Amino acid sequence: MSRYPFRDVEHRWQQAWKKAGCFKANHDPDRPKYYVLEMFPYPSGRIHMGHVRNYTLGDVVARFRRAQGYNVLHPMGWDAFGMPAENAAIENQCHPKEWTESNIAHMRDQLKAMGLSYDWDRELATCEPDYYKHEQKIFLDFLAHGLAYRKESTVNWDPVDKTVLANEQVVDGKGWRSGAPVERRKLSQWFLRITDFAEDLLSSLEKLNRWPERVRLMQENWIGRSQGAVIQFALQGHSDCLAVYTTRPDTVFGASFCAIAPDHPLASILAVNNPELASFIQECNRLGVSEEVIEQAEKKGVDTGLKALHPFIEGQTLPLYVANFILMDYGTGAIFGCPAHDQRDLDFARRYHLPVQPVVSPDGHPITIGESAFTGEGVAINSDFLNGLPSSQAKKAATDALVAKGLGTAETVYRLRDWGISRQRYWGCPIPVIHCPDCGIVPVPEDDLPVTLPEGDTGNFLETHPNWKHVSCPRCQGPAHRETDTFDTFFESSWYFNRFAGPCTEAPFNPQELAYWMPVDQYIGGIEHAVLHLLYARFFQRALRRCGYAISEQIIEPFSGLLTQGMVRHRTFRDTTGQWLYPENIHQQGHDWVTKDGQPVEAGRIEKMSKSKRNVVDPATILDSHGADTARLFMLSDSPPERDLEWSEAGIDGIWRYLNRLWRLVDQSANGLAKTKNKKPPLASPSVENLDQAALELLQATHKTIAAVKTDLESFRFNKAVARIRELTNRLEETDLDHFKITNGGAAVYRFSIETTLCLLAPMIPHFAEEGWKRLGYQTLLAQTAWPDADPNMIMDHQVTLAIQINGKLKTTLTVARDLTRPEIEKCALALEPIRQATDGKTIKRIIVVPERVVNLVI
RNA sequence: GCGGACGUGGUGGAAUGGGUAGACACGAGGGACUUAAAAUCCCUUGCCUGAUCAAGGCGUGCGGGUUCGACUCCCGCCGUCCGCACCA
Repeated sequence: MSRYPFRDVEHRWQQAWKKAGCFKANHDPDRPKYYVLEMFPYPSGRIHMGHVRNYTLGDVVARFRRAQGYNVLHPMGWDAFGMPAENAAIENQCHPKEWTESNIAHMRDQLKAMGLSYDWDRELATCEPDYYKHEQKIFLDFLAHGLAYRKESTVNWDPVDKTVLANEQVVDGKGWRSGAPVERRKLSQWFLRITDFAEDLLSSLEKLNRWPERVRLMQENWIGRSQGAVIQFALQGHSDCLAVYTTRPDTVFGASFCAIAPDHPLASILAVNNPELASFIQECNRLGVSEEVIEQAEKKGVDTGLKALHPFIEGQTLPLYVANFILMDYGTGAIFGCPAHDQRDLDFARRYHLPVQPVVSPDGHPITIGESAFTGEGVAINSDFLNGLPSSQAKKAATDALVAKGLGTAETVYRLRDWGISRQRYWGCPIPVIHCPDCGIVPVPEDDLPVTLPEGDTGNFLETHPNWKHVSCPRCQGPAHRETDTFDTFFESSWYFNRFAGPCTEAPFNPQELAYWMPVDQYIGGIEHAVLHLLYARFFQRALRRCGYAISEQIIEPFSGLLTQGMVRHRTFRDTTGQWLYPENIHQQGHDWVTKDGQPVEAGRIEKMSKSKRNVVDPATILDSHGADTARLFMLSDSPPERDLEWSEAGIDGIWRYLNRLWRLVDQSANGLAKTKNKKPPLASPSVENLDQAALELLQATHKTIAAVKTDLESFRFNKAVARIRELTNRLEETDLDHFKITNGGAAVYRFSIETTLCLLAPMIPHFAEEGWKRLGYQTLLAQTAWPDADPNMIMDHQVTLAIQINGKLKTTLTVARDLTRPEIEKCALALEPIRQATDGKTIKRIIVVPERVVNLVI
């Protein structure tokens, strides 16, 4: 029995596509463009299943759109800076560059073996000076436009990776890569002013209607806009006012204290003469920011002795505390406490015996506050001129009154903070500035770019390199030193998609190419970048535009469509001693799992593939044993792309069996049809004249499949597309080719159907489809063949099957002509035997006829 | 705590402008071929009653509701997952 010889086939077609230049993207203003991009990989050394899934999804889109006639750009590159290279370099006594480049070479071969339709001429690696010199220029432009700045601040310090992390990179108080609890440190760091664009980044989200709702929501929450007021509280015996931010100015009459953050400037001033306060502040700084610490920490504070004056109540003073639950970097780092309507304030007030005065009531009647605050909206009470106003109006009235008295302003505040981009690493893009003892911070002159990384043995930090940092100041020529921090690697990935549009030596990107290719029509990658990469990239477009780069309004959003794929998971296994086992030597025996040598295995949960639990399968194994197309089709078959997918050996076997069945079908068809003449060009639908019923039905089924697969692929429902094609395959297998050959037009219909099957599968299993295409006798490449059109007349059924229900319960079905009139349908339905029995002796109260769907008899 | 998503056979999943639930697969069971295995092919497969007939009943997390008709819409629970989290 012949088997699909993937080893021979796959390599041969990869060469043929390359020779024919099938996937080369050329600027052509006369054709509609389609830019499909998958998030480029970090070159860790080998591709993993997540890559296989990601790039298969992208490749199906690219090949499908190409067949539909779009001018497709589908590039690939390498996000090549990062820490693993530094560690590997130390381990292997080599330069990170060597390690990275050899990884790229290996992974490039692996991707090519998958038959992915990339335009490899556009490949780039972010660690090449040719790439990073442009981002050094971009940084200098940001600096010149005030979008990059340096400031001393408390930062998130990852003690394992020994570097600073952005807020986005701290997950549950731990570093996103190392998982180590983050510490707080004061350091002088470079920041990008992403907060300048907070409003635009937020409001533009609603235009991204081809993004998953959930990603937009995550970004919305991350930006975290809130509207409120800043109130200036006068301080007794002090010339300065205390600025306090609140979203509830309507509760100002319930204020019973004020509190500031331990790192508020006023706190350190007051601490000078207050030892108790000084030690409290010290204690606060010692505490980490991890989740546990925050949850367990009690609301504590120290009374500074200072009194704030209530803005509206003459003579009322509020004690000023320094409190551990006030955050310096949100709002103004100071609050007024309204215990009746804020749980934290209430906890604090109970502890320090402060008054609790309700000023909002759900219904306007007096309320009392016990252990929980009333945080909802309602009607203002005990609030002088606000009394009786609903909360929303009270907010406005209070704010207006504050403005009138010169004691406050309406303010919008964002949770988003500026992006800290300094990293204390070696294998990254050097930040192009020079520190001069006399001139201060001096940008590296553009002519001196790129600032390249040193060669040779380096250790892990530019800081400790023997001589790299010593330079003369570009301004005064005196001795100076280079900035030894490098960019956060998210810097590189914030603009690479622009460069793919048209490589360009003089500038980061080519304006004409950018205008043609951008935005990315479909971006595909993991959900883990929902607020990291995807937010930074949106910010970059805006910042680049402000610096005068050719980013038009049309491409200010870099990714117009986004698909976030789910993870690849696998069952976990342990032996009897609890050791994790690799799945490669384990198989199922009935309901049990055993190793190859018969040892019992405990099967655990199905989890995300991870090295620590050993539930990983190396794609290389599958490519070798079953071929690229088997792996590709498996990735598409069962689960919708945005959901998690379980990798299973049984599933792979199932796909492999299907491919071989299809292989035999194509083979038999090719042989069987060899003697019949095909007068039509490929994929031209045969004439319906004089066809027998079987041929007509096959033709109709084929057209229906064409239509359904188009819809499914356009909406990324690949699993459904596969199911539809398998239905057609099943039908073809049941079809008697010998009979079709001798009937009028039968051979042409059969040929059309089998050709169509291959064509529809080509985006998913391109090598297989191409080989089948050749066996059917074509000299042309399927990769260059246009997508077939479904004939609308062929999709319309002349007969329809109606559900016949009694009181909404299905009793039987009825097949009638589509255009049968209602009275005739009713007559037919009532004449049906099961219906006559069920309605015998009963009154039919009502008959509901829904054309082409259902007849419901109410009795 | 706040925000969001989701709950369908043994499993992955189909079907939502309300209209034949379980497409397509995986797994399982039975059979054919074979000395045997692999491969391949055929049959069965939501649950229950019934005899593997005829036929009937029950079924989309649970409880209500709207409707001729609800996996789909509304209300209230329960559960799972994800994001954010002392954000004033």
